[in-house]
Amino acid sequence: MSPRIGLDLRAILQAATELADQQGYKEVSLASLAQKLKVRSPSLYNHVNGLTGLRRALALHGLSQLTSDLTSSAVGRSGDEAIRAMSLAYVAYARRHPGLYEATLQAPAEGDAEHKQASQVTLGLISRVLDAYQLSDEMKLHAIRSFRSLLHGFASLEQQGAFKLPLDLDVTLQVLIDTYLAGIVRLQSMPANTEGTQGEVLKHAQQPEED
Amino acid sequence: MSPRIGLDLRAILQAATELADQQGYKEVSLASLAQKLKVRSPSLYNHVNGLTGLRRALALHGLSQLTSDLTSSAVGRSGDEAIRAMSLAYVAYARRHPGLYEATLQAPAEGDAEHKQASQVTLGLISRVLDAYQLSDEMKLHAIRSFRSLLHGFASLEQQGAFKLPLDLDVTLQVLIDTYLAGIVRLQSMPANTEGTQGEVLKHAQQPEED
DNA sequence: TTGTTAAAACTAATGGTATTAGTTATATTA
DNA sequence: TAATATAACTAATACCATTAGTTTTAACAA
Repeated sequence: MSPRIGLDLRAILQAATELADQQGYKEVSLASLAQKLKVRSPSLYNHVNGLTGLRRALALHGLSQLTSDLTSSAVGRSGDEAIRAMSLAYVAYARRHPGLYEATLQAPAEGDAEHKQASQVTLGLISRVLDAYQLSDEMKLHAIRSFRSLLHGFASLEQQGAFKLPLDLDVTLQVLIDTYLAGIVRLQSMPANTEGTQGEVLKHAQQPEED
Repeated sequence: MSPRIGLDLRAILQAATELADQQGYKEVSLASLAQKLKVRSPSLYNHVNGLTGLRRALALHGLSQLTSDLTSSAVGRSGDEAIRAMSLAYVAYARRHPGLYEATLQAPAEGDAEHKQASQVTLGLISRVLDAYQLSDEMKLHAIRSFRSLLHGFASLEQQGAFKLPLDLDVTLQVLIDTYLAGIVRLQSMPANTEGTQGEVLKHAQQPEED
């Protein structure tokens, strides 16, 4: 019940990943991918739902790898040490897989539960690491958002070549993380916002989404 | 010596800006722009150097507006107050002009001095505001990079709709900035890195680029 | 007023892209 | 060995950017 077995999703994903990481995410088209695979572009539709589906597949693949790297970096560590390790792992991944990292930034389509789920595995990971700091629920969420902003901002600007002077970027990252860690301690003394509108929000969230 | 005066760069830029901010940056094409202007797309080539030139024009326009907003927010303030005001202005601009903000992220083409110059006006602004903190040259550069990472990361994730829970984003931004400000103070006690390789770099930079 | 001219806007054509419909070919299974 | 499901194909359509070459028109000179 199966004709030629030249292609499968695995081979497609590998070729697309190479294309993205070597030529840039924007260079990934069905045409360029088909050429690389020595196949006509309509053939790809048997394995992937068009360009949109290919990009989604790349995003899922990248998220899976990134989550795996982050998890590995955090196991056996806690507190500051875990935060540091995860930060380095995050930036290292973006450097090693620039195209795939860019793919992971694509927001999930409305109603794409699997993609949303994949995005949120990372959030859960960060959340658990932050448990060590005993923050109020609200402050913890701010801390998570801040951590993501930091990492994404740094990785993204670095990838765009926005930092041009030959001053060690790893040192900048260290400074950034140290600053963040020093700031988290400050948050511990801050109570939840009790002014009403936002306070109860976290408990009553409709879906199990994290943020 | 001039034929029809229906179009000029100003009108094109305004239409493209509306398109970018309302429909999204990715929706800006010569075709969609021409349609909006009730003109055939080849006509645009009389005013703009193709799609690439249009995107460059949008980037310059956005950078100019953003710089203007940041400058206004910083005048009459210094230190923490200036940093806070600039942060709010930055995020407010990204919210008000999502498409144009995305356009400003496009890295300048190699050899495009005007575009590079426009990018670096912002850096100079941040640099002057940070003068108040008396950091070593090296630490100041790390502080600038960190500040940009924070702001860009937050604005970018917010724009992508990455923060879904209904917890006030402005509060998150406050936390983020407060954390940063607390961290800068720590940097004041840190000397320049004297281990050799990076120390002298800033003085010997070939070009007057900032970073 | 009228003719010249420079440049804006046009039409036509080319080549690249994604996508759909319908056909061919082949590996598996009965 | 024959039937079948499906991968990969060809052909066609539509949209995009871009270039070449033509038409039109506003401004200036006579």
